[in-house]
Amino acid sequence: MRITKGKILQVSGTLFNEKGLSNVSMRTIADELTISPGNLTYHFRKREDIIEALYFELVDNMNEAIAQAQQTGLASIYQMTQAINSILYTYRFIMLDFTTIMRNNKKIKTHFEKLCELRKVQFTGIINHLIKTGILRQEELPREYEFLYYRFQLIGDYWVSSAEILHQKIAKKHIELYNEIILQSLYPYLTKKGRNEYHALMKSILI
Amino acid sequence: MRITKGKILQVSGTLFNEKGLSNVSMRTIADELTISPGNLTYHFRKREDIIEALYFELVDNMNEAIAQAQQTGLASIYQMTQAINSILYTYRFIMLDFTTIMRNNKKIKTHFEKLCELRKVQFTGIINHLIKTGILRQEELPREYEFLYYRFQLIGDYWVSSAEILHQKIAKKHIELYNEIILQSLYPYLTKKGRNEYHALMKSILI
DNA sequence: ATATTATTAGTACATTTGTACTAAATTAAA
DNA sequence: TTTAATTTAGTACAAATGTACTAATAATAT
Repeated sequence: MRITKGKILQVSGTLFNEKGLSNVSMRTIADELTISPGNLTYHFRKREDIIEALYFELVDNMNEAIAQAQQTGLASIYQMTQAINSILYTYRFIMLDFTTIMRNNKKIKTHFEKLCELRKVQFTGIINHLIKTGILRQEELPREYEFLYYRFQLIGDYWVSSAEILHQKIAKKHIELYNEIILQSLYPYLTKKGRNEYHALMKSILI
Repeated sequence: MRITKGKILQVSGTLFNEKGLSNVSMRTIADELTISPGNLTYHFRKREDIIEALYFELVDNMNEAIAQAQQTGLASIYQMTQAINSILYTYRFIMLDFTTIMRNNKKIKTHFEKLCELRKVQFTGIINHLIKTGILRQEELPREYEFLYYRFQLIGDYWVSSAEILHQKIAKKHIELYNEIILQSLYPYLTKKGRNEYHALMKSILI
């Protein structure tokens, strides 16, 4: 059976997730696929090319998820958080070596920087909308929601790593936990109306 | 001049911070110290021993800082945050490879796990005290302050990495920024009394 | 059927790494 | 001063890694 780029990426991703990025060499991947190293380098000349391809898979999945989640209010935030965290879990090896990858791969780093700018704008838009609709209170401190965003982003980028360390090994069940940890950080900024919506949302999720 | 363990650790730390953990080999360190590799391995038989020693330096510094900061209320939290973040910056190479180190070094991992338990108890104590003294509001959600702690911890463990990625390279000036980002996450849980104390604290810092 | 292209296996090379080992040199002890 | 211990330099080794190269095989096109 002929090997495909897709199959290589799929197996590589699984291996990276299981063993950790640095413990998977080109030979490891070739062995798992029962193909020769020569064959592997024919499809991906460099190991970094595999990592890049998987990173952009992640990004594609993310964009799709964000595009789909077009609800309003808190529900949309919840839905996005959930979708994003699931994807981050799927590509958890990237998140577990996030800092290393960003430091060593300029192509990925450059792309990620632009992504951050976009995300910040999107976040600001949502926040402003929530304020207008009386769900979120006004800012009381300088840069208050800007800093909230930084915390959101930081937790988004690193909850997988944190979970891996805190709970021996990260598992699927942790996604829900961190969904809630992230979502709760919004709660104390909500107005009375917002809190009611929050509680309603929580009830609807439990069902 | 005779080489000392202290000198080796100091130079290793600087190199690790500048070049990143994975880009500093035993030979790099020996070269920088203008000693032979043989001499270096005489003082530290394994590269991992150097990393461990530096980790425990960090821990010692941390414990000392926490022991000293015995104020009350929000001021104590601010003081501790500030001290801890400064130390984390000093040993930033550890934070930049935090996940990798925790995954690969069992000794450090085991120690860190115990440290986490202790920190959580300390945090819970402070929170309860702040509630009693009417500075922090009661919990409104299940596990609300537990989750706040997880966010605190996560940001504490990874703000260095995040700053490194977001701002090309982490610098001393970022410490203040993240002090505030962390401290602000407490703000919306404060009572009226607590918020007054918060504003007073902020004014006193600006001076 | 033949020619061309794509795919595969196998191997080889250069580099790097941690660290073990030996012998010399230096320092401390008697 | 002689002996013992400590420290140093230099080297060597084994393992792993990314990836380039060559020749074979298989697939496709003409």
